[in-house]
Amino acid sequence: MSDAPLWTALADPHRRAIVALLLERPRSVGEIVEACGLSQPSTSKHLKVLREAGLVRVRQDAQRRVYALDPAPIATLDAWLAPYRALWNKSLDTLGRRLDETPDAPEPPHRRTDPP
Amino acid sequence: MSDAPLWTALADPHRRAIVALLLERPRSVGEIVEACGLSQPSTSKHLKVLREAGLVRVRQDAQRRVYALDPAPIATLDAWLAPYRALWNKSLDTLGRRLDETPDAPEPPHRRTDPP
DNA sequence: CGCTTGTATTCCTTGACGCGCATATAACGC
DNA sequence: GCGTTATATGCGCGTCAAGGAATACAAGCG
Repeated sequence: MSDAPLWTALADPHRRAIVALLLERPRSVGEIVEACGLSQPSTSKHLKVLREAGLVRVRQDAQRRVYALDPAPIATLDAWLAPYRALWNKSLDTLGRRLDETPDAPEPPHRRTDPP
Repeated sequence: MSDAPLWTALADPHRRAIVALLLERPRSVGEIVEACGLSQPSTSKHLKVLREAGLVRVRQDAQRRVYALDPAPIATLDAWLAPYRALWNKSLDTLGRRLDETPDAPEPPHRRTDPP
């Protein structure tokens, strides 16, 4: 499973906050420092973890480094989540549909787990 | 943000393996021990973390305790992922524009101001 | 050239986490 | 009741990651 750094990167709430910040728009390190209330070295270290996990990309603009989200790992997470979505569909069948249709694998039909 | 235990629970690869096992079918602790190769106390502790994160629920069957996935946190994860999925779709749409023109930071050569 | 701004990295300490061991608790069969 | 099976918990130890202070590196500006 090569997405281990992805999970460990998202395990930290500060890093999830950074990712949520970058979801709105790309930001420089200074903006992230001010928005998250962390120290600058801590922020840089968290950004390094996010960078090595492939979650963010950096663009150099003069002295500043502007970080932006990389959408690719989102697809990885979504792929991991896909099998569980089937379970959740089965459970919430009475609530109707949800707003997401991924034309992906053919829907595994009503598979009853026969208890041993 | 009450889904912090959810992320920390899924941060561990052993716990993700347990969750993947329970995706196939509910299993007792002994089955999980044998399948994951972990010791029984470690497995019980991981199951406790998963239980407190709401990821699994336990059904008592004689002396055995059969663990099964709870589909609710999957919906939580999916809800967290939803905004990023929008970004992912958007980036597929505007592929080849200004986002793509910077592959990465081209490694600048170790250049010093070297007066002759 | 210094100087200032912006960011990354290193050292160190502390706290949390995981594992193995032993033990406690609970339910079944006799 | 007793013993056995099945699971949970407490303890000690090693490891790893996060945070802070100081510092190093890089880029613009005077």
